[in-house]
Amino acid sequence: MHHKDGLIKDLEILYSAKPTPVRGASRIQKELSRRVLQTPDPKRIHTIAGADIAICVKEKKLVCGMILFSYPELEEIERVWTVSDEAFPYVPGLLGFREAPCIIKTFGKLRECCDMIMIDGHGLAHPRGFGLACHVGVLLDIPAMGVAKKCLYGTFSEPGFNRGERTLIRGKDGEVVGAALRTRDGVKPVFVSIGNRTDLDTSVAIALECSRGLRIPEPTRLADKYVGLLKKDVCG
DNA sequence: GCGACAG
DNA sequence: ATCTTGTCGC
Repeated sequence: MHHKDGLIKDLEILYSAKPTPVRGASRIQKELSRRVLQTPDPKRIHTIAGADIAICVKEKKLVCGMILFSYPELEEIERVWTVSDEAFPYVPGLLGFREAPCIIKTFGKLRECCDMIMIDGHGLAHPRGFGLACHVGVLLDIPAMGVAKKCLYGTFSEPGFNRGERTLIRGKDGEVVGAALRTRDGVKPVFVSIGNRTDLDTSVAIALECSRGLRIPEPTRLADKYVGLLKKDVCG
């Protein structure tokens, strides 16, 4: 229903239509990393969605919540959610295989598409250049960016004390893979990287614009709060 | 071989 | 991610 299932269909080949084995997943990531588009669309962004997931350990369920906001006002437009069976274990570096399917399913419930989706995790700042934000962005073929609370891959120097200051995160070959961004004076930085159809400067500007007083940008912060409530309702 | 390791 | 009370500070 959402204007592009082409890529997802192609990917069923890579996913083999069967549960993706942990080994083999890395190869798929390297393969798909080439599909990450690092150029933003010319038109301005008017809406942004934030997504997050909560886990029901005993029930083995993943609860995904997504909230769509106007941008830059950040007024809520709608919120949707879904519950999925846990189909892939948590393995550092393979988070996309665990969470992207749930986020994609939830995205399908939005009545309105979004100009950007902010993901709780990394995009290009990943060992194989294909973090969760890229996984979601590429499969849905929409603009996506990652905002993580901890660095997973690459090296960076501590950004300056003031809100807005940033430093680049560089990969093994010195390539820029993301940015460490101070969203509040003196508070730990967040790690921003490209998911798809955007560039680093744009992503950093959006992360900063969405960080109103708190360290975590509103889209993912509120989505996190949302799934926290959903979890209590859905599980024990 | 050793340490690191998003959510 | 999740398990959890109080507590330091603006």
